[in-house]
Amino acid sequence: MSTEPLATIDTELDEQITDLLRQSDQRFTKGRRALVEALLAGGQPMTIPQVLEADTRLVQSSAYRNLVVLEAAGVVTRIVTNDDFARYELAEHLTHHHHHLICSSCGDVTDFALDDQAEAGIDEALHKIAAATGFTVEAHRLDLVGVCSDCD
Amino acid sequence: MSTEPLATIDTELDEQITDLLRQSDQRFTKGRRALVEALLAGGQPMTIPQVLEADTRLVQSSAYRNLVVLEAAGVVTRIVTNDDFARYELAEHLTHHHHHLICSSCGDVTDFALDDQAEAGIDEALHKIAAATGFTVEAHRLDLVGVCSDCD
DNA sequence: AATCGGAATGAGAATCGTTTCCGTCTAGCC
DNA sequence: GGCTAGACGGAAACGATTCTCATTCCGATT
Repeated sequence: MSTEPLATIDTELDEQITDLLRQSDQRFTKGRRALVEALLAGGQPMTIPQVLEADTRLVQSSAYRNLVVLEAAGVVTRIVTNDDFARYELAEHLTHHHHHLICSSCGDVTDFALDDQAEAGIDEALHKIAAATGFTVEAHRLDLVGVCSDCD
Repeated sequence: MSTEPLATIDTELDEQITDLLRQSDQRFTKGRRALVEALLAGGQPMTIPQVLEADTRLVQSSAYRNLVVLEAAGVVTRIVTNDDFARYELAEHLTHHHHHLICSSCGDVTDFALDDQAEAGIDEALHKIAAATGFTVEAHRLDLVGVCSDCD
């Protein structure tokens, strides 16, 4: 578990992740670092097979286990679509708030962002709902489902 | 596969579903009718175990198979959350456009609707994105993730 | 720098929701 | 009433994910 990384984790990000893990009594080990590097290099939500292929030094069982750890620590987010594989990406607070374009044909997921005004409007509407239902909101998820240009 | 239905499918809905199925060369059989009745009675997205429990005449393998058929025909929608079970509900065009409150603790899903103004705002923002990315939009999905009042 | 303790790892087996198979039954049609 | 394609029920197969456990690594301590 060493040699050339797929992407470079800069000092700030490294500290943030180390910190998040430490809060869950977990270490930022080489295997976990390699996972984050793969996700960083991928630049979009990846399935476990994709992650394993991106860095062949990774072992399947450890990758599954570590992604669970990283998710619990808030380092990565798990995205489930309708296809068979779960996908992971770096958590929003390590990158930026965004949404997903989900292709209903190939299952691929791409990120996109909304302008601030639209985002504020959604937030406002959602808070009203939350208040009315006694639901404690952790996050909102806005996905676009359709057919990507590749599948079209 | 007969006797007392859990809910009544009115004539209009019956025709709509029969029609949708016919477009996929499928029949609206008793087993499929029982599934729709169970979902109708449930009033919110249900897992397969819940559906089977709601109507014990239903058989697991047939339920799975028929839900696939019903989804392909556009009669029901499959919802995947982070818990272990897939959920199904009647398709939006048979009911009305709505969104989901997903409890991250128990996995339960409840429906809610947004006021027209908020909905229009989202639609507009989304169409801009779609146009910019060459993505053919089929639907949008706005979910609230949090903790429901039961789990709180 | 050697040692010790606990956490992380790797390889495989086990789990369990879901899908598929296959023989039987049914509904619709002549 | 028979015929046939499609639907059904029961059980076996599948596959993404999780678990097990022996081994290895890490970091703190002396």
